[in-house]
Amino acid sequence: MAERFERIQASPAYQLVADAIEREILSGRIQPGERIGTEAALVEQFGVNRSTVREGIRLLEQSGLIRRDSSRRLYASLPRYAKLASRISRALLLHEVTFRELYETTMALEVASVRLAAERITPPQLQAIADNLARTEAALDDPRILSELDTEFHALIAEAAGNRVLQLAREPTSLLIYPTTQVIFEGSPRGPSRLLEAHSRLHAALAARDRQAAGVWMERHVVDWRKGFERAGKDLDTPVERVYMDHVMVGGSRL
Amino acid sequence: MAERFERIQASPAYQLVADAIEREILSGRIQPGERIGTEAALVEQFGVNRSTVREGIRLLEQSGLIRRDSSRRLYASLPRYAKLASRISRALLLHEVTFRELYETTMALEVASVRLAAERITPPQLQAIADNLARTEAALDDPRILSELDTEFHALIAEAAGNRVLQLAREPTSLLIYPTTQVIFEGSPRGPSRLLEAHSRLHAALAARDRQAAGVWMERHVVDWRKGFERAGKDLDTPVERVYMDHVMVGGSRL
DNA sequence: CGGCTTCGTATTGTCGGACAAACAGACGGT
DNA sequence: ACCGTCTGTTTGTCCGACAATACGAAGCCG
Repeated sequence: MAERFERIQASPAYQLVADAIEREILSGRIQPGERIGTEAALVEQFGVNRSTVREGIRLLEQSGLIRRDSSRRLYASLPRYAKLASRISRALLLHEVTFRELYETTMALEVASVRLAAERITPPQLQAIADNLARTEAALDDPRILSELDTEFHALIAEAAGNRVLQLAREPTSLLIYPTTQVIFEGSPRGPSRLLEAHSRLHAALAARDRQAAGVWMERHVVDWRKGFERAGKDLDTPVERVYMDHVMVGGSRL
Repeated sequence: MAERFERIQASPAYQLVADAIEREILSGRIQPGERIGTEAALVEQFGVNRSTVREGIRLLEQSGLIRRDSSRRLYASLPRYAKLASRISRALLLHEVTFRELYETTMALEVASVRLAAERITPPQLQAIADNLARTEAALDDPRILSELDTEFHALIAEAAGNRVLQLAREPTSLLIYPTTQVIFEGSPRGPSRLLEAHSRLHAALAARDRQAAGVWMERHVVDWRKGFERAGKDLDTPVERVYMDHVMVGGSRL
């Protein structure tokens, strides 16, 4: 039988409420920062019960388009990158992506980031990276701190690249892959010093605005991660494990 | 004044309900596909009112962790890539990212994708790309169809790369950037044939499993997009316009 | 005996109303 | 100008109710 009718979808009222409000925001008729009407007002506008309005609001609340300030009042809002990235990380985790997939993606994104950063980095950003480097040098014997500094280092570079799309694209992968350095370093005496050297070289390349060198060193650095990962007895083709995912947030607090 | 106390956050009950369920899913205690208890059961377990439970469920529903099948019953679910990508696109749109940011990111991700695809593409995937190519050739005078085929072409390559992380990373950017080809081609007589040539070359490189050639041609292809964009009188540093965003979905239907 | 229909029950979607807590803004006192 | 108080508003939570729909079991017919 031919497809005579297109599929009819009877969405519940709360969904329609959410869609209507979302449309207002996406189309720009409600500016970010502007207040959404009170529940009572929405009840009147939509002609539905307050419970229904509230359920619709909950749908949007999670998507980041709506935010509550201290007073619990609702404002239209720009979705926060950190929240989005965390959400994507969780999705990748649930889909059981492999470390190989993370590795390949990280390679592409980090190299692209550092090459752009070499062109655009500002003195304060360079200074921030130097600070990170100093702290890294002081924490060579603490894998936990080292792993956090490593994450920060790459985030700083991404920021210096001056590209928010690239920044958002790399963040979820970064959240999943960098925590593993902690485990890698716990059984690798030479690992920390190799990390420090790579970071130093990257900093130098950035300071010299040497796009080419920055890219090459980043590539080596990421390859080094893979080698360390394999040396730690892990297989690239195993799915990301939940164990590492301390930092994946749920409702503002750690999982 | 020093930060003496850490910020105290009193989350509403519906938020706690949502967090609790989310934790169950993320930790694996509830498997994807498994049913979430009925509202009545959750009311009993959490000791809160049904309205509260429902609001909590709405929070999760939007995040894709929970899905309703035809019967409206709730199942734990893996977040859909398409939905996530669409959501990210919308966020980028609201943040008014520039075409330059999209361009740079696309360059990195598409080149990486095609290089991997050259190694891993399977005969059926190659065939799908050949089909796309044939349809492209038949639609050279219709910018609208051409733009859709272009989007599909690159999605096929990303799929052939066999990397879900990379695939998800490029999807949001792709959703924003490829629709512009329609506008570009409307004033560019030679554009469509250039697109076809690039796609043909890419297909040939993939068929030959030539990683290097595939990367080079993709790079040229993306640069070509930029040139066309500028030739159409547009500035790379302008924010993405909502006008192009027909395909950004809200609640299952187009915006 | 198997397939189909029918009917009762379970579950969700929506509604109405109610109340406590927290907040914003106005008011008045010092 | 600063401080505390008061009041109306807004949100969070609860209770109860009912219609629509889906599911599952019982019954019917071939």
